[in-house]
Amino acid sequence: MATARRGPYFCGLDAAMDVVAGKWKSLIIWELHEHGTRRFAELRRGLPGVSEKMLVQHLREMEEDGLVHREVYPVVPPKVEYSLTEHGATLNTALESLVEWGQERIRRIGAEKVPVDAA
Amino acid sequence: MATARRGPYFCGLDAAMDVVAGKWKSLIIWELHEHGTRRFAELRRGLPGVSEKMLVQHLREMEEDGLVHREVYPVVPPKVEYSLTEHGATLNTALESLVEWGQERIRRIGAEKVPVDAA
DNA sequence: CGGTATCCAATTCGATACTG
DNA sequence: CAGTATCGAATTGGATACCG
Repeated sequence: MATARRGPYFCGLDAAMDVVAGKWKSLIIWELHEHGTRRFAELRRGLPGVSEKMLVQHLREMEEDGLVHREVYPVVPPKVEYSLTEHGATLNTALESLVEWGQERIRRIGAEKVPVDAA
Repeated sequence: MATARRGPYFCGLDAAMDVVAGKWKSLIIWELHEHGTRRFAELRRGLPGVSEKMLVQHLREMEEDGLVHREVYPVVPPKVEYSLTEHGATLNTALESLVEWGQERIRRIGAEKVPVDAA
């Protein structure tokens, strides 16, 4: 499972892109930032179309990259909560201007927005 | 050649990521911003390891996305110059905080930097 | 509920050879 | 110089079934 390279990098942008590359990672950051904390099934519902495999895989990589914290509650039925670490939160901040740029671009090219379920 | 989706998107970040996804795109933006204008062979030298195929493909997509301008000079031998459009320049601006985040992350995880040829 | 495991499809990337 | 064309390898993503 060699998704993230983790270096060597050409420049800062290269390193940052490495960590957010992956079909759903940017959306996961968005979800966790919006909601603070999210259970596995909640994330799944918030990301319409994601498969369990991809969601787990991305979450594991982001955990390994120090962006996401995974809290396991030893109860039955199982309960696991995901949240952004401090480092993940700084990434979210660094992404803000890019989010705005993307919103402007959506207007510019007239792309539709996929409706996201409110949880 | 279906690299860019161009919508529909979940959010601004999704749309922005769509446009910079691709192994070399972020580096191309970086190069063009640093140097203002770049010929094909110069870009190739500035991106050690890129194949001609990928470089052309990424440049064409970025042109189609309105990020890159391609100026062809009808001379022999052929001369083509690439540069950022205004829209591309706004993207570069939006990426600045992400670049800084990435630089900090490189320090944090102690990844080496690939040496880039000075042209 | 929160995952694994497995298999398969789609996409992306790279190497090489060739062209106006 | 600035590309095309082609092929195959590698990576990524998706569907389904099953488990503690």
